Amino acid sequence: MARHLITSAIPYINGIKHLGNLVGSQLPADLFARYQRGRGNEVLFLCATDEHGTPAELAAAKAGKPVAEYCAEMHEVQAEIARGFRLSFDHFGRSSSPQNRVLTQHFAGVLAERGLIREVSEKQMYSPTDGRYLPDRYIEGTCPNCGFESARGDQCDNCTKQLDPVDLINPHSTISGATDLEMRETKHLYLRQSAMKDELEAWIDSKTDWPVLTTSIAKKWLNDGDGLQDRGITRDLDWGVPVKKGTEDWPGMEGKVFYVWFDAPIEYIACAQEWVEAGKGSDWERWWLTDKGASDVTYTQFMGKDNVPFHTLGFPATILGSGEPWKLVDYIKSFNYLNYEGGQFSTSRGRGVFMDQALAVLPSDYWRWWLLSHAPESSDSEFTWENFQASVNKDLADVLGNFVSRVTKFCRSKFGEVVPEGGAYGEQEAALIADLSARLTRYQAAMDAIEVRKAAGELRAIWAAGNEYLQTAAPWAAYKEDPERAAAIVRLSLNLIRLYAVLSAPFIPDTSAVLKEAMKLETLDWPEDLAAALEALAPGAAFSVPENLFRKVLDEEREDWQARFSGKRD
RNA sequence: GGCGGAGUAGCUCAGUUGGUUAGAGCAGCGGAAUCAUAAUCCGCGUGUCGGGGGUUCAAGUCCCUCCUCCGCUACCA
Repeated sequence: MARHLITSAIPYINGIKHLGNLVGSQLPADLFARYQRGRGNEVLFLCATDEHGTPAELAAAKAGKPVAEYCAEMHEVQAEIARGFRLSFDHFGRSSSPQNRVLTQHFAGVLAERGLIREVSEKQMYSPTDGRYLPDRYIEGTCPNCGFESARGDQCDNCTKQLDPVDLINPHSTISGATDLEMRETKHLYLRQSAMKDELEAWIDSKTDWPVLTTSIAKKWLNDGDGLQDRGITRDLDWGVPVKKGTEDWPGMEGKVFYVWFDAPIEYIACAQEWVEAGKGSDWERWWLTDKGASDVTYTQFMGKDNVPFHTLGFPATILGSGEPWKLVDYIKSFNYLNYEGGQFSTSRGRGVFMDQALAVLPSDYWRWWLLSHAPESSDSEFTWENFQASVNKDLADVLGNFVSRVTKFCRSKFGEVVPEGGAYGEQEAALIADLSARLTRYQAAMDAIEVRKAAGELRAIWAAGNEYLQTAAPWAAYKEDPERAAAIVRLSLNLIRLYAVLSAPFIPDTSAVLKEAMKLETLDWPEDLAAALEALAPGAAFSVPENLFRKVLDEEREDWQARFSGKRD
C-alpha cells in the first residue's frame, strides 16, 4: 500500500477566500487525497491557517480584537467553510500552534549552527504614530519618477517603476496616514539561500516530471540577476514566532519574530504533530522523518503559482540546510489563476464569489465539479455564470443525475425496487465493459498524474457511456418482447450507478454518498476488475430511488447572482 | 524594463519528441427515441491555429520579429 503525504498551501487568516484561492490549492489537493484513499492507499492530508504577519495584526485591529483572539475566530470560520466544501483534511492546523513555534525555533537554531544564517543590520521605515515598522507596501507617497501621488513603497502602480520607500516624496503610512516616518537601524536574520544555490538547482533539475509552471518559476529565481538571493527571515512585529536559537535566546534579536514565510511551510510538519496531539493519529515521524519510516512516502504539495518560489526554494533550503532527515517534497502541483467574468477576483473590492457565498447559493458538489473540471492548469482560466450554469446543468443534472433517475425509476415501475433477476449480459454489455475499461484506465492515469481537467473529462465520458448504452439497449422496448433481456439491461445499469458512486467520489463526495445510500452499499471499493464490478449488485438486492441528484440552475437565478457578486460584498 | 505563462471553432479548452483531411465538451442545426429532471442518443465544423518572416520534403508544433492579455519582479502573504 502506497503512502501519500499531501499538503495544500495554507490560506492566510485575514478573511474568507474566494473560489480562485480554493481551486488553486485546497480543492485539487482534496481531490487527490480522496482519490488515493479510494484506491486503498494510506493518506495524510494536511492544511492549516497561516496566521502571522502584518496583515493579521491590522485585520485584528480593525475588528477591534486582540490578534490571538481574532485568529482563533477566523480559524474556526475557515475550518467551518472547509467542512462545507467537504475538504477532507486529516487535520486543519494553525501556524500559530505551540508545535510550530518550537519547530520553527528549532530549524533556525540548526541552520545557525550550520552557518546558514547571517545577521544583517539595515534601515527600515518606522512609524511612531502606528508604533510599528512599515512594510514597503504600507507606505505611499508621490512617485519620484512620474509624479503619481499614490505610489506604493515597493512599486509605483502608475509607471510600474520599482521603488524604495525612501525615494517617495511626502511618504505617509497607509494605515494611519501619519507622515512622521523615520528610518531606524534594525538587525535581522537572513537565510543564506545563496550558499545552497547549487544544491537547490541540482534538485530542481532532477524534477523533470514537474509542471513547467513550477520549474520555470523556480529557475527564474535561481538565475535571475545575481542569482538566488539570501532572504530575511525575521521581522519587527509582535505577532509571530519569537526569534530563538532552538531553545536559547538569540542575543540582539529580542522582541523580533520570524517572518511568516519562514514559519508557514514549517507548519506542514508541525501540523502533523498537531494531528497527533488532537488524537487523530499516533506517529507523525513516520510521515516526516526519512529515518523513522518516511522514506517510502510520496509527498505532494498543491499551491497557486504565487506560492511556488517559497515551496521550491525557501522551504527546501530550510529542509536541506538543516542536514536533518526531513522528508523533501516529491511533486509540486501548481495552478494558474481563476478569473471572474472578464476580470480578476478581488478580495478588497468584493468582486467574485467567495467561499461562504458559494455555499449559501448552491451545494458544494456543484462548485467542486465546475471548479475542478475547469481548473487553471495550463493557463489562467475564467469563471462566468453562463458557463457555470451550462456546465453543471448539462454534466451533473442531465448526464449523471438523469441517468440515475431514468434507471432507478424504470426499474421500480417494471421490477420493483430490487435488482432484477434473469437474462444474461451479452454483446452490448461486453462492448460497454470494454469501453469503460479503457476509460477507467485513462481516468486513473490522469488522476495519478494529477491532470485534473483531463480526469474530469474522462469521468464525464464514463457517465455519458451509461446513457449511450441505455439508449442503444433500450430496455423499455426490450421489456415488451423479452422481459428477461430488459432485466439484464437494468441490472447492468444499476451496477453502473454503483460504479459511478465509487469513481465520482473524489469529485462530488456528497452525491457519491447519496448514491451509496440509495444502492445500499456497505463500502465504495475501487473497481480492480470492471466486469466483476458490474456484477457486484446481485439479483435480489434492494435499492431505493433517490431524490433527483441535482436541480437545474435557472436563468433567473443566474442573472440574480451575476448582479449580486459583481462588486462590493456587504 | 527583466523574466515567465497564454493567444487554436460562437463559448470553455485539448493538441506527446514537427508527419496523413487540426480535435473535445457546450451552444447551434437536422434526425431518432419516449425509461427519465423536455432529461437522452445519433449525425452535421472551408477554424487566415494572434500578425509577419524563416528553417524543413513537412510547422499549431522549431527559429526570428511584432502585437495583445495575464502573472512574478525578492519587505503583502
